[in-house]
Amino acid sequence: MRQSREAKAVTHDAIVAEASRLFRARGIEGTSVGDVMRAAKRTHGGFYRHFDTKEALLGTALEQAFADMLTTMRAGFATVDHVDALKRFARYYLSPEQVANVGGGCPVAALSGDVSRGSEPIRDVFGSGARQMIETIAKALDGTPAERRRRAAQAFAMAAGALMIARASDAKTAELVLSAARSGIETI
Amino acid sequence: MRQSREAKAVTHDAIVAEASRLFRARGIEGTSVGDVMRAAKRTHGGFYRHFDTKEALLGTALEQAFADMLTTMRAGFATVDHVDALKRFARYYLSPEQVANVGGGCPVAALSGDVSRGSEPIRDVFGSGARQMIETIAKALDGTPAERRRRAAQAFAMAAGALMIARASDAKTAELVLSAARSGIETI
DNA sequence: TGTACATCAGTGAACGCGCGTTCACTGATGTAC
DNA sequence: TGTACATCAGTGAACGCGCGTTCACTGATGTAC
Repeated sequence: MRQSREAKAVTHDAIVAEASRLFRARGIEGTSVGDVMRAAKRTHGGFYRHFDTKEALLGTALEQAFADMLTTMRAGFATVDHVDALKRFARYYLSPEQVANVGGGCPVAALSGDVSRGSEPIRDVFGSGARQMIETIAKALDGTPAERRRRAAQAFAMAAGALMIARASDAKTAELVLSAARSGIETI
Repeated sequence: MRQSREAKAVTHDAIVAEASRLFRARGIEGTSVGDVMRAAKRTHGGFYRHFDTKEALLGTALEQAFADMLTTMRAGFATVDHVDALKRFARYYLSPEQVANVGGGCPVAALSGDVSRGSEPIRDVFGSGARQMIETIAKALDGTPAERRRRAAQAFAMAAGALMIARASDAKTAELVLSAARSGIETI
């Protein structure tokens, strides 16, 4: 039966939240529309009252994942002075919790491979999100705007690279890379 | 009809070479057994005279991709002194050619996302390959073995992270990250 | 070295399965008067 | 404010399609004697 506008919005948010988590945890092709609707406790066919295609869902879910990540990062940097910012970022971003929590973690580390093979609109969403993450780190640093942005991009690239390598490797290699990156980011 | 042992070996190598390229270019789930056999100019069903499963092919193709990458890197470092090694690595690894050539490039940058969701044997192959890449960079640096390895891991994480972010982003964000990483790696 | 035959690389069609998407249907919601 | 009806959120089955894998078959290769 027909649902109210409010009920539809609740369903919509549930679909996006579950998709955002599942795409990161299992990859884009590893997540089916049926998986998302099951996780959102709705039936498969109803999906198309909310999105025209799986690709449209991906765009919205990716935006949501970046928005969540940015909120967390801004909160983490709120009370940190410039000197400790990169250390704090490295400790948080490369913590064992982040390594384990793919579905709730950084969309860049979870989805850059999948997105690089995706459409231009999706890469635009990703690029915009990645850039905002870099700008958020940059704001916590000191120096000229250009220099802060450069250092933030370097720290972010090392952090995301280390997290991705660690997740795809055996435990010993993962620890080598994570530990090196934790100390390397501090000195950027 | 039955083929000779030599002919079978030629087929085998063609399957592995095409798989190695296609997995990197289109991802693991984005590459079907049929795609690989078509690229190797054989028919679909013959695949199972060479590998028991697609997963077994993935393991061998990943080993091949790492072996090719390591050969290229060792050749590149052969005539470089310690001071220039990281600069040379950054210029090569983050060149526009590498960014564009996913299928023939670094398996870490192309497949870490896919592999992180894969089986343990596959992650072991990946971790071993990544570690050998780090050791190859480390050999070109100076300092104590532990310090060289640490710096190599930092440089590699920043390079791989930057390449992955660049490939998944719009052109402007890609250039920001690549340019920052090129200069950042030199000073590690 | 020659012969008889078992082996097996490669072919091409078929298998069951899960995918993204469509569809007819139900009945509560929202709107026009 | 009340009523009649059009709208549409959600259901659940069905669609065509591509997937990984299996299979019967062909005939050249490899082996046993």
